[in-house]
Amino acid sequence: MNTASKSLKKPSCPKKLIASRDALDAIQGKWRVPIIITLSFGDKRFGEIRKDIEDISPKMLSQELKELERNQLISRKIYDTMPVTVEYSLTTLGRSLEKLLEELTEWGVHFRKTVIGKKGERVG
Amino acid sequence: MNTASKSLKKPSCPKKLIASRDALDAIQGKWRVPIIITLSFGDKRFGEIRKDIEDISPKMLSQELKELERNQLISRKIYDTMPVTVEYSLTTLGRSLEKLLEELTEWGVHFRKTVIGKKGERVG
DNA sequence: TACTTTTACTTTCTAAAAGTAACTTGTTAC
DNA sequence: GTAACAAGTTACTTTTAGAAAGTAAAAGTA
Repeated sequence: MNTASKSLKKPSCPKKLIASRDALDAIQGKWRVPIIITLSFGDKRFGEIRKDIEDISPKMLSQELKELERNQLISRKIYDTMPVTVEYSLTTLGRSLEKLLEELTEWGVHFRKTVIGKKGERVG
Repeated sequence: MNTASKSLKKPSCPKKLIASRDALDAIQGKWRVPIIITLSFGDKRFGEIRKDIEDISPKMLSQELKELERNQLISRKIYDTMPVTVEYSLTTLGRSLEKLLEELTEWGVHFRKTVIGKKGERVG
């Protein structure tokens, strides 16, 4: 055993890892963050969210809305109109993500400037 | 057409949606954030990261490290020791995620307190 | 010489998740 | 009775993730 290479332990902070995993479990995937962002601009109906997030399928939207509701990030209200209207809105917990999402989008802009924009691929 | 329901457009801010998608493309999935967090505590070798993130398989770790390197979030250094040593470290771009990850873990703690901790399931 | 250990992966195979296209339900308009 | 609209659901296919085992190179051990 090489003493020099193993004498200093590098801590990994399991608490941080657990917290990040908890957060990721809630907002992970391709669609949840976009859904939360569109809802941050106002309550929306199923069809309106579909129009905002152009490439989401009704199956995925339905599935992700259910999961977000289960985790208490959004709430669902049914109006007895003809045809029926269903409106989704952010809960207090959902709105508590706004600062994080602000950071995320800011970093996304930075990332596009420094990495995505500088290679031939992925400019889309 | 119902004039009342459609007179006020709810903006969706496509710029924000694109930026969030760019960011998510880079850090999305179950493993990338944990990898970046462990590396924020110091440069680490393949085996060390495996020990920190207990349930990651070598295949997924290898795959995600490659993707993180491709997106310039981490860098990889090979040392000509016996047996070979490979060390991974965060780049400047990778370190620029720290504020975002701080927000993420803080929110994760809040989420566990208010949601995960209050139901029988998912206490793990 | 042959076997074992270590580090850093890769390969193969199976299971889970995501995506696609068409279908359902209830009601009103034509 | 046919079409349209809102909000989904169902069946099927493809993609991605995960588990188990294998590989490579070099040094150490018997």
